[in-house]
Amino acid sequence: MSKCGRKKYIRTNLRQMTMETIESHQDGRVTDSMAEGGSAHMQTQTGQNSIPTLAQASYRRGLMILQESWEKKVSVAGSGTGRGSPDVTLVQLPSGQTIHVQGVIQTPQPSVIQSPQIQTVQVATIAETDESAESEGVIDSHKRREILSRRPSYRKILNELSSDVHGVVPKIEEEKSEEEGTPPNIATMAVPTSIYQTSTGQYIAIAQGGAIQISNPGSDGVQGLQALTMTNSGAPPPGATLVQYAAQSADGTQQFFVPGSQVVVQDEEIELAPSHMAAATGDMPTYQIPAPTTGLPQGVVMAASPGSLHSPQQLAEEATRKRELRLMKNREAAKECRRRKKEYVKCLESRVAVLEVQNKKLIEELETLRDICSPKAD
DNA sequence: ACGTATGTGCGTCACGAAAC
DNA sequence: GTTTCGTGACGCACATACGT
Repeated sequence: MSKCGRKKYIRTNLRQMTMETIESHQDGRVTDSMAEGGSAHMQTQTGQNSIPTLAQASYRRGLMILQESWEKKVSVAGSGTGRGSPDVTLVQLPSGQTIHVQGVIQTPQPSVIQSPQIQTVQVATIAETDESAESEGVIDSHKRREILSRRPSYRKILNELSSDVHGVVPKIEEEKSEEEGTPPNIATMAVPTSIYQTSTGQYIAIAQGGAIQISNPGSDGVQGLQALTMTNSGAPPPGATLVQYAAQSADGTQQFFVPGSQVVVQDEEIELAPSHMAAATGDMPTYQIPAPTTGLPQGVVMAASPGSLHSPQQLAEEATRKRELRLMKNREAAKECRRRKKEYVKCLESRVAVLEVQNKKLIEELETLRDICSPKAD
């Protein structure tokens, strides 16, 4: 089967498979790769599709549905509570792990039996749907994910190390950077004035205002000093940082766009790093500064001059520029898409936990009613 | 210590849907 | 009809767990 045909074949099955995999995992754990369906494992797994409406929709639509239902549930729960602190229920996951679930007792018509009260359950882990509970919800969610993970992730360890050693270093936030309204750029890094030495011996100083000075010890002071000023005005493509490159030896100021994920600042050195290296360091905004002798790195696009583009070479450059722009946008879109997907999976996990609690309570109530209505004659 | 299996995240391509 | 956006799929690199 050709690649294209195979792709189509897989595509037709995968929307269902995604949800099926989430359903069929017996230990209640949903890994990203499974939900992502990014490998051949997906094609071999089978399961019953018990959430057909969600399975047919894209996960984004599913997330909206989930969030709507959650918001309804949360609002009902919130409006009906005039009494003391709500119950906290321990939800037992199929894997044996437990999470804390806040139960809001809602008894407009109390059950005839006393013990199991009908509850509308509010899960603290749904941080996405309740802003007021966001902080503790995020913590709970993270804790739960820690427990559910079979082994600590590389990024998590890095986060813990960063927070333990020096609280100044910003944590690598997996998903929160955008939600909290701080665009990932260098200005958000709490580095007052940092001096780095590159692998080529250059010194790079980052001032508080985001200005970068590059000095080349090999050359004399005047020629080696270059200034980079970074701004994030709306003019460049979204997610890109406009870098003004004012080399004093040059006769003018050049501008180029730097995609947010392409520039690497490391503690020890600033080096040319391929894109996957930047990826390995996490989602932290990173800056990649090429050595002066090298060309522009992949992803850095020279701003097109306002002049005409007629020669074949200029046309080719324009095509390349367009392609780079498209790739950059798609890169950012893919990141955002994955972030949403993770959010969606978290939401599903929480919903499963809550539904299990509800199911258990209903079963208990049913048993109790049975006992009351048909007492054994022994 | 080494090789292998598995999990995870990323960039890119392809393609359908929505926007223009 | 064209462009833009969102997302599934793929391949890759890296980290970690596990068996030898």
